[in-house]
Amino acid sequence: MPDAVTTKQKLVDATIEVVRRDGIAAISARHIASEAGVSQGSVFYHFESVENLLVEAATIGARERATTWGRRLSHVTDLRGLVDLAEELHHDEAAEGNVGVLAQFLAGAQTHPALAQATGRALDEWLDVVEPVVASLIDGTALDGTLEPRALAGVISDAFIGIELAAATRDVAEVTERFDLLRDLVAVVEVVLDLGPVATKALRRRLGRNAG
Amino acid sequence: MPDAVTTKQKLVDATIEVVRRDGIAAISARHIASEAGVSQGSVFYHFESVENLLVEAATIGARERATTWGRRLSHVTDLRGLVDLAEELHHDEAAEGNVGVLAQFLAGAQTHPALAQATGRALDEWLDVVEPVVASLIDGTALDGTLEPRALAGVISDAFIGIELAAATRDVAEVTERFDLLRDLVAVVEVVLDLGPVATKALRRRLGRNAG
DNA sequence: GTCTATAACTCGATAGAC
DNA sequence: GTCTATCGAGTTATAGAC
Repeated sequence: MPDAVTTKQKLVDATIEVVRRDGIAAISARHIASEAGVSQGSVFYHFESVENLLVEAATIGARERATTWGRRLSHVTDLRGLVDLAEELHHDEAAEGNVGVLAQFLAGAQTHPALAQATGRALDEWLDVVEPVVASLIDGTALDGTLEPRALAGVISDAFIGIELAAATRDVAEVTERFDLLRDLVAVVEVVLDLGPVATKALRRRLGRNAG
Repeated sequence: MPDAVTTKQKLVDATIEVVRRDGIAAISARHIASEAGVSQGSVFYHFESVENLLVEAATIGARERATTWGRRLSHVTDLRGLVDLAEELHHDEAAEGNVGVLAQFLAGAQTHPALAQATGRALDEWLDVVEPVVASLIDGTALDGTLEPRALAGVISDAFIGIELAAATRDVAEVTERFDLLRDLVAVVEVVLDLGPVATKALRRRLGRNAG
């Protein structure tokens, strides 16, 4: 079945759309089926339960976004550019409601083990995209070998998620203020990146462990 | 009515407990009333709607936590101590499920304006506690006057929220890895804090704006 | 594989007894 | 102020026609 959008695919797409528009609490087989333009019973034929469909949608939706964002991420060449891209993503994705989708899935993950597993795998795929970019940004600098790239990518991603979720409770000026401060913080870190050999040695002594 | 826990109070407490244990999607007048040991009709007598009760619970619950954490926060004397306390809070609150409660409210805030407003006010009260601590940590250092304390407190709080929410999808080792990296990052920033006058001037030039 | 129909249940909110 | 009883709507999941 190469062509024609299958009912199964329609249901996955509709699930993401309903979560985006109405939140995870509004999820029901009827809502999803109505959005997809198919029968309510087809949810249970294809996925056995609403929960399974939700897990499937979380996995596929996150993968699509990691692919889209990954293309733009690969063009980032410095820390400042990373914050700029984060702010762009904030504006684009907030407008489309995608940030809310992740928030909904994370909320579901707090009390729903299967969804937690799926969301965790989705975040890992996102980290696979962020990690090489972060690694390239500290490569050859004073921080090279002192910070684990994957853990650093994890902290950066988590921080972005936190800012995005809390943004739903704030006005535009406050969110702009957050990104402005991140740019200031990046400037502080860049001072360290440009450190000379003597100061670099002092930094690595301070970190007190494997300096590569 | 000074003594005796009122039905209204019981309902607020029970709401937080149900959100904690079962998530915001599981909230219903019946569940809450059952948890509180009162009738389902009393929800509507006291709050008119489940939504209003949820907003009230979000406000009060956050205030209680800001008070508790604020006491411990005031004893923090350096950035490293701030990360250590964050990790302590992670362990204590994760065990009690309080982190999940905030996640649930933030998720509800994405699609529920009234809850967004209440959650935003709750986060502001938390910032009132964090801001003076952050301000005291950069006071007199090279960063003094370069970073807005409230915005910095906001970014730190948001980052913590992001790490906490995502923690629900990760194993213990990965979460520990996040806090370890934060400690490394703090060490990097501390290098800048101890910068001499010449380097401080270069930093302020780089930030390119109001240096106090 | 997709549909309609339906069983068994829970929901918010109200009415009215006490 | 708190209770029980109830209505109408929405929910998951299944049964069975096509």
